[in-house]
Amino acid sequence: MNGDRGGDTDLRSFAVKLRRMTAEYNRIAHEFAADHGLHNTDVQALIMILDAPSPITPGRLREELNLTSGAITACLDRLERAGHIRRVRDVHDRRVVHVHYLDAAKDVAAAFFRPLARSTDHVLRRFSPEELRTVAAFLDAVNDELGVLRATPGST
Amino acid sequence: MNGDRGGDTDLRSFAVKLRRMTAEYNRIAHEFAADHGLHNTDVQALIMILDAPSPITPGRLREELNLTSGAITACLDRLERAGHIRRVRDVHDRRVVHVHYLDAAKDVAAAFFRPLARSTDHVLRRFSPEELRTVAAFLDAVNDELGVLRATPGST
DNA sequence: ATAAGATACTCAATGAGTGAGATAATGTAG
DNA sequence: CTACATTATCTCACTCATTGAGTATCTTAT
Repeated sequence: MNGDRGGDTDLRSFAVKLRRMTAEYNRIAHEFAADHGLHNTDVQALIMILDAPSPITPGRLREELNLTSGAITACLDRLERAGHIRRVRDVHDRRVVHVHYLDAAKDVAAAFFRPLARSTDHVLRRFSPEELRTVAAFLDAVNDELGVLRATPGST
Repeated sequence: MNGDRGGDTDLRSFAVKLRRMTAEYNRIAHEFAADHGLHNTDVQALIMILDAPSPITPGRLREELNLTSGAITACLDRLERAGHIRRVRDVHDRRVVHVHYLDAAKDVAAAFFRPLARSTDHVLRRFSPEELRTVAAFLDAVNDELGVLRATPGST
């Protein structure tokens, strides 16, 4: 309405776009979870487990997913019962558990990500390498900022 | 590994960036919900209610959040009880309900979005108007594709 | 040894979500 | 105007994920 010079590039419109994106993503994840007899949390956990560079621990999962220890144990129980993961005790520190994913988890993740990857691919094709570098820089910047945000105490 | 000419702009890295973004966003939302005595679903619903151009109906919320009618009713009950929204029967079609938000909802939303908006703003400042147009186009494209994805039957 | 701290698990209680069905308003025939 | 189908929301009994306090096991420091 005012201050909109040329494009759809003001703060509000970006916020809406980003919000809409996460909403769509969540909906898809939720739908997928239901289709595969999993729960939201299980899918989230599975993604964290698969994305982690080295086998993750229940404690770290607890932090990442922002759940209580009981919920994590239950979640891992479900995933283990369904054959997606396996718990392995650390050799050196026998208090800690490492979560290893099995083939079933990879299959599920592949099924989840294939359509998403296809969509992403369609989008990427439409942009030049230079434009994509710009977008990549933007996404990195957003991720950095959001990362800072969660570290901040909060404003209440 | 192959075909990576120049930047961090291949399919996989974009998928990871987008995933990480939604994960961060969800974590923040979850944290915020807990701090304010709300639930994930309530926050999601509140955002949908506030983002809707005209008062939304429980039915559309059901579609957007991918929940059952019972869950939506319960969610709206909670939000109404907490003084965030009010249900208003449509005059012409008295079956439908319109969800109006009250000041309390706006306050909560403002508290939620202020830090996010600040973060977004920090990011936006670092890019030129032309770059931002590119990014906006990219986000729109992603949103369109994701929208298509949810309309598709699914692959199971 | 002993104490203190960390990591994961157990379990009773809570309550969000499900899904079939009720309720009520609207549209459409005959 | 009466019957039937449709749409939109709500009700309610049930399921099961999550909470949160407490327990068990292991590590580290004194």
